[in-house]
Amino acid sequence: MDAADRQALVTRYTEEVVTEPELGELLADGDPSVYIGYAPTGEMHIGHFTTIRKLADFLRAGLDVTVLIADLHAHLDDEKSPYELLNARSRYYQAATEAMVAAAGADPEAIEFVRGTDFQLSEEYALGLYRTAAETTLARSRRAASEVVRESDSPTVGGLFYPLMQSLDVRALEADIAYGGIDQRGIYMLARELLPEHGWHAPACVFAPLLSGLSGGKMSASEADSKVNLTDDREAIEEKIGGAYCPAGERADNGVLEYLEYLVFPVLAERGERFVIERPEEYGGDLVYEAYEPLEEAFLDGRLHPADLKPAVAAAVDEVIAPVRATLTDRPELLAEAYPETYGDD
RNA sequence: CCGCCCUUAGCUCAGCCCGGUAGAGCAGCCGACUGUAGAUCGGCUUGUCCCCCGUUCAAAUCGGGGAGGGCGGACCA
Repeated sequence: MDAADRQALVTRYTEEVVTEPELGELLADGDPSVYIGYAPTGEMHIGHFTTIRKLADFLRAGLDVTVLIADLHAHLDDEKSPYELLNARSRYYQAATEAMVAAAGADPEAIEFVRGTDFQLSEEYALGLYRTAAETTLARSRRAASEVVRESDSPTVGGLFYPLMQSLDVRALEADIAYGGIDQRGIYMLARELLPEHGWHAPACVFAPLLSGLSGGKMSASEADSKVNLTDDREAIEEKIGGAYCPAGERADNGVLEYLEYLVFPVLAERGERFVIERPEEYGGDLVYEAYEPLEEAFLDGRLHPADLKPAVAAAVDEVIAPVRATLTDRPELLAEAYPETYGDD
C-alpha cells in the first residue's frame, strides 16, 4: 500500500484531521501509533461502533492501535461511574469493543488494550498532573473539557483534572496520533499545547463525526429512542429506525443516512456485500447499492423515499450488530456486573 | 467547627406563610394529517410530595429528629 492509499484509509469517514501534513509525515516515517480512549460509563451504543469500526482502517493501514479503557476518567467525570463499578465496566467495555472490532472485520488481538489505572497512578504521571495543573487556568481546563465532561450545577475538581490527564495519556501511551470523536477536539488541542512543554511532541489528531440522534438533533444518552444500543434486538432496531427523524431529501440531522455512511456501508464493503432495498412495484421496485454516495444522491433527489429506506437500514444495522449482541448475550455477567441496577441478578 | 438555603411527575419548578390527601411548562404516549419521521392540530398518562416520629378529624403544608446536596463564615500560628 502506498503512502497516499494509507493516508486515504486513515482519514476516510472522518470529521477532521489535525493536520493532514503532520499525518503525512508520520506515515512517511513508518508505522505511527494511534490511540483512542473510552471512559467506561454508560452502555456502549452504535455511536461507539462507528468510531471502533474505523480501527479496522487503522490496522489495515499498518498503524499500531491502542485502546485505552479510561476507568478513572469515568469516575472523574461527575462520577458517571461509581468507583466500585470501574472494574466491571472496564471488563464490559473491553469485551464489547473487541466484539465490535471483530464485527468490523478486523482482528481484536491486533489491538493493545490498556487500563487507565495501569499507568495513571505512577509517580511520573502524578507529577505530570501536578505540573500541568499548576500551568493551566481553571477557564482553560473547563473550556477544553466542555464538550466532554457533564455539565452540572455543582461541578467537581475531577472535571478539571480530566483534560489534563487525557493530555498526559497521549504521552504515557506514546501515541503519535490521538483519535476520538469530534467532541474530543477541545481536549486534544490542549494536549497539543501542553505536551511540547513536557518532553513530548504534539499529537496529530483524527476526529470521527458524532452521529445525529434518531429523534433529530444530537444523540442523547438519556434519550433511549435516540440511538440504537448494542443489546437492541431486531424488533427494537426496527422500531427506533422506523420512528427516526428522516425528512425526505434532507441530509441535515439525518441519523438514518449517517448510520449508512459511517457504519453499514463500510462494513458491507469489508464483507463484499451490497445494500438491498426491497420496494413495492408501485414505487419502482427493489434497489441495490454498492456504495453510499449513489444512495445519498437518490435520496436527496427524492428518488428514494424514507419509508422504503428505513426498513432496509434497520435490517442492515441488525445484521451488523448481531455478532456483538450475541457476545453480550453469551456472557450476561458482563452487563449484569457493570450495570447491576439495570441487569441485576434476578 | 458554626450559620443559612434546597430536596414535589422523566426534567425545570409552582404549591407550604393562612393544614382539607398535588399542579404548570417541557418530555413521553395515543390518534388525525403527510407513502417514514418531524412540524401542526386533538386527546391522554405519570407521583413512596427525601426518610422517621409527633400534633391534628385531616399534614407536601405545622413541630422534632435524620439523610443527601448547595452556599457562606470562621480558622489562616
